Amino acid sequence: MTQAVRHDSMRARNLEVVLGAVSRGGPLTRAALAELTGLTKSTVSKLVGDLVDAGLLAETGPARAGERGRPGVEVVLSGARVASLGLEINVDYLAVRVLDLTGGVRFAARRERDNRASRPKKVLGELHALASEALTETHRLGLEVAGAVLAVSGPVGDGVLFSAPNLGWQDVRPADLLRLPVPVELDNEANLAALGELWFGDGERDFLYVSGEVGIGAGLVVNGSLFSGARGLAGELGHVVVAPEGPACRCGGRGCLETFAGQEALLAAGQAGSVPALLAALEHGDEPALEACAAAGRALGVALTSAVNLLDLDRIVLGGVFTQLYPWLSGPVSEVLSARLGGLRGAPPVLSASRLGGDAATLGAAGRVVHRVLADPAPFLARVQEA
Amino acid sequence: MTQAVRHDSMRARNLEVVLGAVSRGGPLTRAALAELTGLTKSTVSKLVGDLVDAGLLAETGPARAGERGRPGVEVVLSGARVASLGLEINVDYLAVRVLDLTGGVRFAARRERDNRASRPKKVLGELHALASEALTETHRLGLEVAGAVLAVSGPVGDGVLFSAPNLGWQDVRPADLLRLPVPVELDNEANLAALGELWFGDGERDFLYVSGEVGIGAGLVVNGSLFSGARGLAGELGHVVVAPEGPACRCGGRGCLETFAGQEALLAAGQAGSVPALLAALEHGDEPALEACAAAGRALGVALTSAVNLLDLDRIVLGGVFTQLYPWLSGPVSEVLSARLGGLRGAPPVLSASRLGGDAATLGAAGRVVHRVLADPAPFLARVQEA
DNA sequence: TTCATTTAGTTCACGTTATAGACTAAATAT
DNA sequence: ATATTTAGTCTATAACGTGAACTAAATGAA
Repeated sequence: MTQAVRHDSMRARNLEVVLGAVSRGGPLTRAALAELTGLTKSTVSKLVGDLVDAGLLAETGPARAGERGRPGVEVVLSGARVASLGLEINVDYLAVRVLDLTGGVRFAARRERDNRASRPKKVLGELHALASEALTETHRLGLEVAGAVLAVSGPVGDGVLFSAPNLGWQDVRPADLLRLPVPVELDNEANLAALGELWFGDGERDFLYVSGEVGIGAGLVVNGSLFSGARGLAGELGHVVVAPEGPACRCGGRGCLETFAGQEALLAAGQAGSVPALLAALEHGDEPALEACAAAGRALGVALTSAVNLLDLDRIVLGGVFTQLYPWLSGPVSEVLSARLGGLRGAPPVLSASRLGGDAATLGAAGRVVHRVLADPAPFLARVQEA
Repeated sequence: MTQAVRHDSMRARNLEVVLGAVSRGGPLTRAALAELTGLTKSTVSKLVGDLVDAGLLAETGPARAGERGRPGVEVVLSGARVASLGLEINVDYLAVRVLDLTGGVRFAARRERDNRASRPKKVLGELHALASEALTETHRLGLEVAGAVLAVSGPVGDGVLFSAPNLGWQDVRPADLLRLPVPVELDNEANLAALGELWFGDGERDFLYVSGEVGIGAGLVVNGSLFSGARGLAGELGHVVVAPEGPACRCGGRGCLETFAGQEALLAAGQAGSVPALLAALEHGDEPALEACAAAGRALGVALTSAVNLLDLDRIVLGGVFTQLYPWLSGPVSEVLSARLGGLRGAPPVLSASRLGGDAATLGAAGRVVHRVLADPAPFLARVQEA
């Protein structure tokens, strides 16, 4: 239900509006903010004052416009108070990243490690060490950690990782094993990487991010926000049917995209033992590797055709392993999309490789906390009340 | 951007909250509303008073609870002031429906007509006549028409019907040809029927409504609101790929669902000249008709498997022609869904036939206007200011 | 140099809205 | 009859944004 508005929530909302405008619109003077938000100069002055006092906004020097009249003082987001922690468990590395409110990276670390070989407790112990380092450093910088988000590859719900095809895990509660002094939220890697591309990529507000790993996931961003379905399990692109009579899939079905373009299928068809080996073979021009990628690309094109028709996509970003394979995948994928979508729809969707590569997930994870603070800064003004 | 809140918009929002609570929660006393919304009794009293004055709420008799204490006076939505107009152009009929704010039907009419044979101008002229009747009747009842929505089968954007496979139309602006004294909005039949099921069906808040006509569309409802994609073209279930090397489709692709379960394919395979003929053959137990339905059902099952994986569906409603074919379709569809989704996901989605049948679209269309009034009742209080 | 002009930002009396609690109203229980 | 309980109204008050007056700080013209 829509919530009732009271005086305090009116204020909270207007703080959010001002902070959001600064966050999107770069440095802005109070006068510009008043114009932008429709609030009066006096109201904006009060709100900005509180946000500056709280350490969420900072005044930069006077804006030298060279024009007539008193120059305004511009304010920007301040990275001096709040920080957020992004965590990721991937097949072959662990990663942490600390962002401040401006989106600036304050700490980042990555530990290469074959996590396939380890049980959850072991891996999360390792991640705990890495995260503790990050928290120590954040504390040293005088920053307050507003929260943490952990990215894992696989379907997630209510703090539980139901299954992780990459790792062979099932029904794990990572936050419980991680035991960090800040609350840790869990989300799907594809969803978080999609948010990473949204907030730190090239500014597009509508796209499908495809994460190619052992499984194939996807995160859909529509009008600047994530679509996750009724129970948060949307985006299982890997089990979209590509050929109804195709190979059996671990999901119980047949001919799912994963059986053609999942990492296992790809390596088997390409006669390579690992992704680096496959890449080397591709660079070298080996026929089986090239044909494996072409076939995977065509299958991906078919699955994406279905996705475009269902979801109305005009932009698709390939991430995960697909980012590295992009030069060999993009041709077949585009051909299939153009052939199948050219008719009724206008142009086929624009295809591109992820610009953030392996950083997308931790950026999205930490970014989610930053955006939560931006969306509700009121709790951080509490100390003003006390003074 | 999120809008700034001022005193008037705070009031507008709280009016919406109260009205929404009554609309969902049946008859409610002021005291119950205060509890429900978190507002104080005095605030609720003022808001309810204004809404009653505006003719949007009405007091029913005192609530006889038989319990201690003064019985509260219950208020309900009032159907005495605002009405909305829902319009539909289908292949073989035109329909109009007038709803009041309570969702009660105040007028309904349907004109059987083979619209395939006619040009847009002719059909919309006919619809104009029908709509005028509806408006006259509405006026006679002393109701104010808050708006009209027209349902058409096919992709729609910005007031333009891009193509209508049912009718053979292309790039039509129905509102311009319709020339009604109220603004007419245009939307996709599948989307509006989905909203009809949401508001007038069995109260589920998450489902996919599948509309089987000449083309096959779908409307996705997530958490009580419609998902329409970046440009409003989501839900083209008919062009989800079922067999990559299947028959050529009018969209330029191959093996789309439409080539297996669209009306043309269905009638051809079933050796029937029309849907009634096909139904008769099915009732009679004719082999080609039964097999045609089974094959269409299996194809639909495959397409829905992809949809479930992408959209995280737990409930699917079959509408349009599929409602009538449901007894013969549901078996094959369910079997395919169970076989393909049993593994990773828990239970397969629940399948059902539309309960509203052909009324879903006009109900959704008119309901959309009703819900717009409920979501922003402030404009209807204007006369209170003037008094 | 001086002063009008222009734009930025602050201050303060005021209006709108929700709040809290006293008060009235209308029922049941004793 | 009277206490008790719950519903709804009334009134003084507080929170917040508004608008106009005011101060501040720049440019430009005389």
